[in-house]
Amino acid sequence: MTYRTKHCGNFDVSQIGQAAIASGWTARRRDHGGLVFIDLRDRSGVVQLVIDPEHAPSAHEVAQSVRVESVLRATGKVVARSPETVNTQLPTGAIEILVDTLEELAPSDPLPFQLDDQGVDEALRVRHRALDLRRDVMRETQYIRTTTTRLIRRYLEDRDFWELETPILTKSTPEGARDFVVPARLTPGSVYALPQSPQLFKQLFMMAGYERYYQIARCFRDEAQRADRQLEFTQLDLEMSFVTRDEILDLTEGLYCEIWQQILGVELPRPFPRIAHAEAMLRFGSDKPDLRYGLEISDISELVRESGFSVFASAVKNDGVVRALACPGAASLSRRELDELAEFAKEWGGKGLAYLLLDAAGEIRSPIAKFLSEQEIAGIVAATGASAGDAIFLAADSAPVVTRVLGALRPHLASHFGLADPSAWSMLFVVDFPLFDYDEDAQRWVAEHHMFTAPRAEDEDRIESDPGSVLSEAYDFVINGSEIASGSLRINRPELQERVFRTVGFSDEEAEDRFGFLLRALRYGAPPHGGIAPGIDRTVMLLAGTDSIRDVIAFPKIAGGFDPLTGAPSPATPEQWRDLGLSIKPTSKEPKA
RNA sequence: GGGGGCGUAGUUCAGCUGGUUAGAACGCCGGCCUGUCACGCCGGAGGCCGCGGGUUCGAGUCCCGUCGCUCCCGCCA
Repeated sequence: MTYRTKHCGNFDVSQIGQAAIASGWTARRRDHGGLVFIDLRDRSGVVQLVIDPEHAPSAHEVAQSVRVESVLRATGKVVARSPETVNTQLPTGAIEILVDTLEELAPSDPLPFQLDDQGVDEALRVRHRALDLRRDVMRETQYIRTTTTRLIRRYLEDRDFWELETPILTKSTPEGARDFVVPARLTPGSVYALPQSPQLFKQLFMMAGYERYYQIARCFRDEAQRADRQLEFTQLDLEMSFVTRDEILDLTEGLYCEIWQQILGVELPRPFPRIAHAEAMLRFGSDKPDLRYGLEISDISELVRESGFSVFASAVKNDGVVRALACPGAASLSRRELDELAEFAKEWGGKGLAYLLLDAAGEIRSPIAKFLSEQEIAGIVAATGASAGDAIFLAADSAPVVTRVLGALRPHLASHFGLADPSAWSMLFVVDFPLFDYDEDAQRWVAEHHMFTAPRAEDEDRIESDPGSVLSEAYDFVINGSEIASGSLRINRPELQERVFRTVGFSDEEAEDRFGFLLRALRYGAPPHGGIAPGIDRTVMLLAGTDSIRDVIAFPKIAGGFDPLTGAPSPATPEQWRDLGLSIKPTSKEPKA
């Protein structure tokens, strides 16, 4: 007994006349009363079974009653289809299997949803995920996923990386995302934390002298989910010793070129652009700009310093800025659409959004034109590179507000006007991030990337005197306006690490308590090292062309961190509460009065 | 934590300014059909209109609350 001589999608004209055995799922059944056709599917594809009542009466009996998605085993032989019945849409469409025997290995109940239905509720899809994953698009996505991780392993193994593991039960970290915690039964009242990333462990591997480490690592963050964020997600975590920033970026670039070439057949132009953080913020209002379209921001503060338009002039006088971007074709926007854009700007913290429309003749139409001199208008048009039919949008405020408003406006306009070429790829590295960021709420400095990131050597002496001016050895990898990876060179000397801890407000005692294990390791000779961690889920999203992370994760959570498949999370049993030494039993959700 | 959208048959949706018995497509069940490939044709079953309250002579439709899904802001070093 054997289940198959070939997988369904692999039958072809070379086997015509040969005996065939195929097993798989009933994708479709077409019953003509006499002949019955069954499209039999496995992960390789589909092949048509023909069941002829005169040729195989007992198989025909079975075929008449099988429901879609039932599992079948068919024996017979491969036959050529007559020319008029060849299906050119199907890879196996030149042949079919003339069935001798047909066995229903496992019948299927009527389905909760059709596999070709579009837009089925996600809770229902996840609840029946084994069915949902049978859909072609889901199988193709998971195949992209396994191909991606295979290419990653091959690429890194070829470069002498070691794939090593790090703990899942680890220590809670004081900054960053909220930790998932696991009560420690053997130490009542204490918790393990699930790792937000293997960051410190991979640094310890470097201090151990292992030189090159990687891991396809699961990471956990107990924060709100988004279209591109899950409670648990997967990163390619890698770290290298005696390495420079550009060596890490080159390695990353090479890996992504390989993945894009192998999976999409796309040759990405190298090198990927490397843009300083400050420049990215100025030109694109974002630390993850999408370069598939222009809409570049220009600073026109000096042009309007003495302007008759007081909104602009006073913004500049108050140490603010005026910046503008030109949007091709936007002169056709209606008054109402322009008002909506002003509303959009307000949602992002702006006071409004001024505009100049250049009609087809190149004449300016704008409610603010009468306040501006011809020279100012000409200067603005020149600075933004606007031409006939374009609209120029201008924002005046403090630099952070203007950056935020125009940074949000840019992708908004690109999306509205379809400016991004759907077949184009924008890969770039943003480098020279600030080391610290001032947290207004907490009234203290916090690490922009994380506390283990090295400052640039030339900025090191300003850590205490002027933290805000210190640039770091951190970098991001950005594809199509989406942050795909973050990384940095790390601190490798304990006294420097202690200075950074002090700057973000840790006493030496706190630092020792939280990160004593790191400082301990640093004291015995840590090599210069650094790494990067690309998100696997987001990478597969781009490769598969989906906007939802749930489409690339086989078993995702939905709203509220709920898993409709297993019903997790589920209430702890009384025995579990007792084992944990917890006397108070919290309820998962208080009914509101 | 906050805001927007959605919630009607197994599924995806329609149902207008409140008004008889809530519809369509696909699926399901029964029948017919020997070259289909989204097979076709005929017939049928299937609904707490998410849930609770309110307004009204009358609510799928309007109001309030609530629950669920989804997108966004906060958050995510």
